[in-house]
Amino acid sequence: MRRLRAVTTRVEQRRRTETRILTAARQLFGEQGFDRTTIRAIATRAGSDPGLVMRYFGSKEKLFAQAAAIPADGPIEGSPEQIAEQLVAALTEKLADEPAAALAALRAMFTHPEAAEEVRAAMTAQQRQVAAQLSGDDALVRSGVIGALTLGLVISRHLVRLDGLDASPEELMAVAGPLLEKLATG
Amino acid sequence: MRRLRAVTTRVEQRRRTETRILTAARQLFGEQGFDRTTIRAIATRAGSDPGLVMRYFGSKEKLFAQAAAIPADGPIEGSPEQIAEQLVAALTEKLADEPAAALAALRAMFTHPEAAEEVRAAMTAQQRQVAAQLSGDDALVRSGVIGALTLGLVISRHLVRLDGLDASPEELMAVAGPLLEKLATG
DNA sequence: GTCTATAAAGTGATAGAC
DNA sequence: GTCTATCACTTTATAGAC
Repeated sequence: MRRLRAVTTRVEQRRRTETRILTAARQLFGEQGFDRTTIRAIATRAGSDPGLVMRYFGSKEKLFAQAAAIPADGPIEGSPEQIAEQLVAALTEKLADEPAAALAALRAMFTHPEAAEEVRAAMTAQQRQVAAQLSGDDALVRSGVIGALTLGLVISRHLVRLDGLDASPEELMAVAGPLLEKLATG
Repeated sequence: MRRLRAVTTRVEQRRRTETRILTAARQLFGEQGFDRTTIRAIATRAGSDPGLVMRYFGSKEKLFAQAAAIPADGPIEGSPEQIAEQLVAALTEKLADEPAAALAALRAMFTHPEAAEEVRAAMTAQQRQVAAQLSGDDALVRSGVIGALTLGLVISRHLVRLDGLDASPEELMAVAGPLLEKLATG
């Protein structure tokens, strides 16, 4: 009985430490990118130590891969009007929240090849879905511009903190929404 | 006479070496960002050596500041229609060329605070000009979205090489141009 | 004037003490 | 199981040889 309790506690304890490390890693990778984030700094912020970080995650690369895994967007389909609606909903969410894992990948992608691949894969997947349902021979270009606009807005708001983009998601979407509709419906 | 010739040659030689170093630095900073670009690599690409690079430019920071200085855009003014026209012209140029200095600053801005300031200053300057000439109480937001769209397109094309953005500048602007007009004219 | 050799600092990773 | 001490390496920057 006592023994069983002690085991679960130990497992639970380890799980929590791993989570703390992962959270700290996401924050730091998101703030400073891959190269400037040190194992030492992650350990300190997680209230742990460098050796443990290495033991749990194997290497800085593997830790980054777990911390910066981008959650896949839901499927996008339907008429151009429905597509536009879904794009608006997805973008609104990205502007309102600060998806830590995605931000880490986004900041790192400009200097870290694997992060670039991660982001490109996520964007390409969505883009293909959109392009397939749009009509017109410029469907690919239009879906590309949709991706660029989305990327530009998310980066400008969360990473660059550009002037004028600190408005509420509603105010931003009141301006950006019609653009997405125009792009989707041609 | 001989002496004079020798002097100019030496000065000229130094100027050329400096230019070669600066060009190599721009390329490498643009390809890999600030941290992953080493003085050694710059010297090698420039056909020179690390000691000389340091001697000429003082430090890696100072070299970067010179290599990644963003040329200011021309003034933007007039009616909303004229603004839109100028924005389209400026963006067309940014998509057609690969402005090495600006790309270096753009790639580095996500990990290097001073590069971030450089880009932010350039973008804010243009944005203020645009916002001042637009009407409506959402002028600031609209000028912000103009900036985000511009940033997104340039980054997606030159840095991320996103699917669908490898089209000709004309094809891209056929899609993106109307968006800028919509944003400028309300 | 140009380049070689080295110093000083900081990194990821590892081995082994508790 | 957790953490301390250290290794091996790479970087910028400098000092001095040619």
